[in-house]
Amino acid sequence: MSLRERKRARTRQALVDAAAELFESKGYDGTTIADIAAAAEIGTRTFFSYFAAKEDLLFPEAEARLQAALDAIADRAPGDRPADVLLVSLRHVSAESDEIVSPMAALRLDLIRTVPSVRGKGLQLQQDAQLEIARHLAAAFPGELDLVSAAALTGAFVGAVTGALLALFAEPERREPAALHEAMQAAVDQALAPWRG
Amino acid sequence: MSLRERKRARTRQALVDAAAELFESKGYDGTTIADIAAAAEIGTRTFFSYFAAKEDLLFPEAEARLQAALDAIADRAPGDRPADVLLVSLRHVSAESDEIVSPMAALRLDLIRTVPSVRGKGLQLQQDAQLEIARHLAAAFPGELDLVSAAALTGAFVGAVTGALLALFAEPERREPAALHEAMQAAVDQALAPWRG
DNA sequence: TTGCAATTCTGCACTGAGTGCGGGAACCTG
DNA sequence: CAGGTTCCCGCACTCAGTGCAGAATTGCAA
Repeated sequence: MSLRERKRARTRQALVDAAAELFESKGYDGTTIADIAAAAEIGTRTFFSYFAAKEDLLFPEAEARLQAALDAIADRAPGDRPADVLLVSLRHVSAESDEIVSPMAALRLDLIRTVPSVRGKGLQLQQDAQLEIARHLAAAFPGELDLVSAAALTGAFVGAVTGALLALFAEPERREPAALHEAMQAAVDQALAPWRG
Repeated sequence: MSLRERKRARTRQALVDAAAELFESKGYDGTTIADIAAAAEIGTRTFFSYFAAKEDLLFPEAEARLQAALDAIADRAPGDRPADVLLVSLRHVSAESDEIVSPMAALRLDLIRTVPSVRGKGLQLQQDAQLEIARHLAAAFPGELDLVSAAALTGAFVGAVTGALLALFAEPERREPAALHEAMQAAVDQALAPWRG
């Protein structure tokens, strides 16, 4: 890893950290890109060579999360059904995101609920990831799943989990990790029931 | 309906029509709000008292679509299960949008695929509608469905359909409008097949 | 018809996101 | 340390969107 690459990675991280801090203290809309760039000690113009837009600061590890899901598909057990593979995949992704308790995690959840552009970005990343997962799932079960079926299954799965969480967070009550886990389990059962017969 | 309301509705429609035409000819990004306002013969500033943002021009009947879904829930048959109600509800929505072959319909589909901000807006509207549908579904089956379960079920349905369509459009095949419509219908049927037993 | 109040329209000035360009600085290779 | 390559960053710009205040329009009553 060359000096260039190391510096670049460090600057990128500095931007994410600075943004987290500023968003926390001044709010998302109250923080300008100029603020963030200044805090990370780079020029405002240079910011855009690290992130294409302000919202992207909130999803710095999106690719890694997707890759974790794809790896879980690749490492499936011989007898697994498509739905089982998705279950394991989801477990991997959520483990990934729980492990790294970045300052961003809680903040991101909050901003997704309150800032439209952040929510939109998150949903787009989710949908892109879904399609990619569906592609790999279809490839993993040739002859059994075509791309459209795989995408429908993946969409149902992700849609159920997302819907459950959405409803959970719409009510200002019961937001403890226990209720969260329970809701996800119930959502997954709900989503996969038709596929199990 | 007062003169004020009539004029306002006419201006709103003029904005939608002007936007459709301009987006078609100059592209979405190539069209400024000033262009659209000028074409509809209002001041640029006034545009924002009709639509909060440029993307909203593409979804002028979002509320009506949601209402159609909610009506379908209200008009359910006595013996229907929640999944049956959702099936009918989604059919109503797609019927609604097929009937009115507005110039916007095809254009919107295209822009959703190509313009990120439009896609983000569409996904947000979809998610908001999902939650509202889940609320009514839960209310229609008290004691049987709580809000979180209803949201999971709704999310699974919508996710399956959206995923299937996403996969369909991911393949860059050129299709005639008739063939395209048929393919979409097939994909939706395929996505919902597991719930029909 | 006229006068007045309530809306609505709209120009102006402004902030902030994001882009194209070009010169200069930092890095890498030999 | 000289060369080319890559990256940084200031400048000028476009456009979306907002706040404000005055002008225009409409609704209503006398």
